[in-house]
Amino acid sequence: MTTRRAPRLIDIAEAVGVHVSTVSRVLNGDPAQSVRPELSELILATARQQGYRPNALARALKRRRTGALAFVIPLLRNPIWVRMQRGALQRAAERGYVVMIMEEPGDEPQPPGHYRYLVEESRADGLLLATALRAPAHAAGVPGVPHVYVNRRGPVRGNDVVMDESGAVRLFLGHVAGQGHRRVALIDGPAAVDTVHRRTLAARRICAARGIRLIVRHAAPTEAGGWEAADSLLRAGQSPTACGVGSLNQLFGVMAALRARGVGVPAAMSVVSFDEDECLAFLDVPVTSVAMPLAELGAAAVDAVLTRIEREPAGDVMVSDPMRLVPRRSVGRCPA
Amino acid sequence: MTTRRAPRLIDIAEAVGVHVSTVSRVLNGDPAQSVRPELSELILATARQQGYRPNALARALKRRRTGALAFVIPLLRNPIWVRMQRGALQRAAERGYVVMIMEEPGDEPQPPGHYRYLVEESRADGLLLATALRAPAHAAGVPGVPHVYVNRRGPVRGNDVVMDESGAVRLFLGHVAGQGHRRVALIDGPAAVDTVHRRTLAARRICAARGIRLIVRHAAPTEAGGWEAADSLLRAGQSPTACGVGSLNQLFGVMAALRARGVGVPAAMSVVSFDEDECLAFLDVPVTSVAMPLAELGAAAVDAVLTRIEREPAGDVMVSDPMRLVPRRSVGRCPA
DNA sequence: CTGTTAGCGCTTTCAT
DNA sequence: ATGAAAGCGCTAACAG
Repeated sequence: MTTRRAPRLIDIAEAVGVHVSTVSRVLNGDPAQSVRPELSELILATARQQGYRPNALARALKRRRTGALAFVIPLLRNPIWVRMQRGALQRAAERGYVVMIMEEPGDEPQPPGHYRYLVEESRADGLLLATALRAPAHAAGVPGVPHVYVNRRGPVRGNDVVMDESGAVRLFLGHVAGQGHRRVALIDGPAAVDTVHRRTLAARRICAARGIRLIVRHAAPTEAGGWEAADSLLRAGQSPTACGVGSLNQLFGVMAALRARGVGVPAAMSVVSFDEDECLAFLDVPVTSVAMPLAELGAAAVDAVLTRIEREPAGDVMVSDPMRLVPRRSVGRCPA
Repeated sequence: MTTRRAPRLIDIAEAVGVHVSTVSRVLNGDPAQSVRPELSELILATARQQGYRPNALARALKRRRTGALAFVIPLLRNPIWVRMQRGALQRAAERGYVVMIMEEPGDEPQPPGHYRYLVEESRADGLLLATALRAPAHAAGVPGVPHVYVNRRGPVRGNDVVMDESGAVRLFLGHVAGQGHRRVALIDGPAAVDTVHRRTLAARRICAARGIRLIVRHAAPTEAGGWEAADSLLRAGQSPTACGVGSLNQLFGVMAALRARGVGVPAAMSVVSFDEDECLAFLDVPVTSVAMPLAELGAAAVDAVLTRIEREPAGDVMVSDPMRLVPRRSVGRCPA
């Protein structure tokens, strides 16, 4: 593996017999000053022939812009993150940026400020943060660094890119209420997760308005967490007849607990997942879900950091792409 | 958000009243020449107080090393990648590198050479490739760029970091053979995926040696792929009594197909997954799996690119950390 | 139209 | 023990 030296601007300048700045102008398509077309052609051809690639380091050092974004995601197995990543990756590529995905190294999420070093060391121009919690340790934010919070709101308004969780909850409640359910549960992650917070708030408001009895259970965003929450619900004997579940991992636990206790789905309990995933269609009881515009969220987040990097005025954004209910077989009429 | 300028070496040099080179030496702990301890203290203190962070760009430009690695993973929902990522991230951090995770933008994997631009543009020092296929389009490799293939072998030997797939298959076959099974199926991804290739090869060899009848089915690495493969197996009427499944997503499809056809697990068919995941314990029939050392693979891959970046002699590596069979309830004795 | 010049922030000989 | 100077590869005024 002969790691040969990459061709530089000066190499192609010498080959053509002009100054580097001329080459730079041509290669950057500088519209200000024009270059003799034939020379331009020659430079372009030589660059191509030498396999020239601009050194991102040198360029970034000069331009004071790295052309990279850092996307910090929690260490969760939940597939929603890959969909968001995909949206972000694509939009960033369209806008000439690369995105480096940083995963939280441990199980305890670092406060968002932990990642400012990426910008301070000029490794990235801005931060996409999907890890903020509603917790004192996270209240400091990331002052002085271009950033947005993705799918979670930060400690203060102004840099949030989120989806319409309340709309998702309304979709869920409308669907089960339409089947006659009047006692409903929401099993979701820790209240410190902003997405969860907004879902529970919306659920309380909507249920109050529609005269639906609501029970909320917070649990770890894992299979075991879902199991415990569902189990405690059943033990408490307040048995709701329909239940929304915040994440795919919890859903597996919920379905297992219901199965273990002999609670039929949807005969005795209707279930809806707030994460859509292909695998839901293949479970022993295929599970109805609310599909959210995750790729669009990722793309919108990229747009949002970029406007901040470019120091243009910006505010919170709520992704308005449609979400939809994916009906499968886990929802039925309310038992008498 | 007042994006204030980051402190530079020269800022702290001026504050202390020394030359930048002195500050650089102190901050880098240069062992060659010594600096007056009190001065050293002062410099360190000032740097800390100013919140100095070295500009990775400038440093990299000078050192001709970026301190970054790019890890290219396929766009799959399979959770094995997050485990590998975790291992890689941690090891890289220990060794002073950051890793940027690149996900394939589309569904068709790019040939590995597509990513050489990351090194050529000095965005990364080396490549971790988890996307190579056994296909003519991928045969070119990535000459001239430090790289390793992770969990897949490249077009030529010498840069591969893999796990003992053959050992995993042996674990599976030993387990089911121990339960009396003599007709076994392997449902796995496309043969162009090297991991799949090695598993099928091992399965054929071991089955031949042990007098086990083997049927192999290749399918898309998705729920639907698993469904079709299992279904075609049942339709063909050659009904094996045990079956290994290459990926978690396929597994959902396989279980669904078996359920749909009324084939009891494990009564009529024993099933083993080659991906371990927590959710397996919560399925209607908890599924036995082979757990592989994925985090160790990620870490080993980082070590491997780094030796290549440092131009030290290096060869293929097989991660030797133990794998284990996780027994659950999807394997039973061979029916009479 | 094209060349000259001056850095971006840092490391690293080479002097002193 | 510390300073001076050169330069990594590129861009962007400013000249001519």
